[in-house]
Amino acid sequence: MNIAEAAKHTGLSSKTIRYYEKEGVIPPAKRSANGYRLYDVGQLESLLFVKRARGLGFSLNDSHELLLISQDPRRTSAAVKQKAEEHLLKVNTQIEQMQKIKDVLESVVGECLGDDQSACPILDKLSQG
Amino acid sequence: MNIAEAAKHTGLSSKTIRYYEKEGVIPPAKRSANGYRLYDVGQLESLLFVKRARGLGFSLNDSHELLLISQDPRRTSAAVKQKAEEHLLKVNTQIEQMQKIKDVLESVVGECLGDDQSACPILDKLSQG
DNA sequence: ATTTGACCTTACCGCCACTGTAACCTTTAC
DNA sequence: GTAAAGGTTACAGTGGCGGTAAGGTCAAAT
Repeated sequence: MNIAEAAKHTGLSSKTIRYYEKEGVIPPAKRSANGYRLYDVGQLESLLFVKRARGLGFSLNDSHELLLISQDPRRTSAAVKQKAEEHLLKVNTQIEQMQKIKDVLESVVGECLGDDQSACPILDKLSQG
Repeated sequence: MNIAEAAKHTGLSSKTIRYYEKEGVIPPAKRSANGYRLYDVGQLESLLFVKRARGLGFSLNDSHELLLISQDPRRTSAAVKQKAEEHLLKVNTQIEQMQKIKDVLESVVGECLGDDQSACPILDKLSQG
């Protein structure tokens, strides 16, 4: 299967698949006589694994490590859980930050008349902290 | 006031201040005879304005536009409110996405025993969607 | 047989908002 | 005199790709 077909099956772009290979996230694909990359079902599964990890917000590096762990028969679920919990902490921190931003924005947007006058609580907030 | 002092007063780094000037977010600072940048209170206020806008998650470009609007005596609060509401929509979308990620992560982390066995619901999730 | 169009390849730039580093100049303190 | 602590510019790197260029290959239509 060529890269475009692998892209269709995974929902990744061809560029992304090449990028993952270049970055060492997935091993280099075999090549056909003309130099085209060839993919089999195993490669597709790795690509989908990485795609799902990325979809959960893991960095590409973490996704790579998780893939390696998943392929290690001597892995422990403790190692995986630790990575997931670390990531979850970051996610929670980000959500809290975004939530604070959201609250402030909703507050000042709610106070702003949004008319043709220059007075504006939003700008007041940005000007005076 | 030199750039390091402006940095102290604003909480920005000297590098960031230079970057904002280079990107046209703030007008070029005056220079002393030796070529050092000089800042006055007005520049500090602009820098703080941009810092606060960035702190609310506005892009640097949006922060710049908001600064220009804030300095325009013929501005309307409607223009500001529109930008803030657009940004708020993006923030809400991001929070929702992060919340979904958080829910999934908490679910699989909660199911994972985290022991020395290889069985792992987290990897199952990544392998099977 | 040729040409068109859709693939494939590599290689490089751009994005965003900085941070780090290098190489060099100026000021200040001892 | 000299060393530390500031300043200057310019360029590379970050993450995770997307866009584009310049070219090779292949299948089908003419």
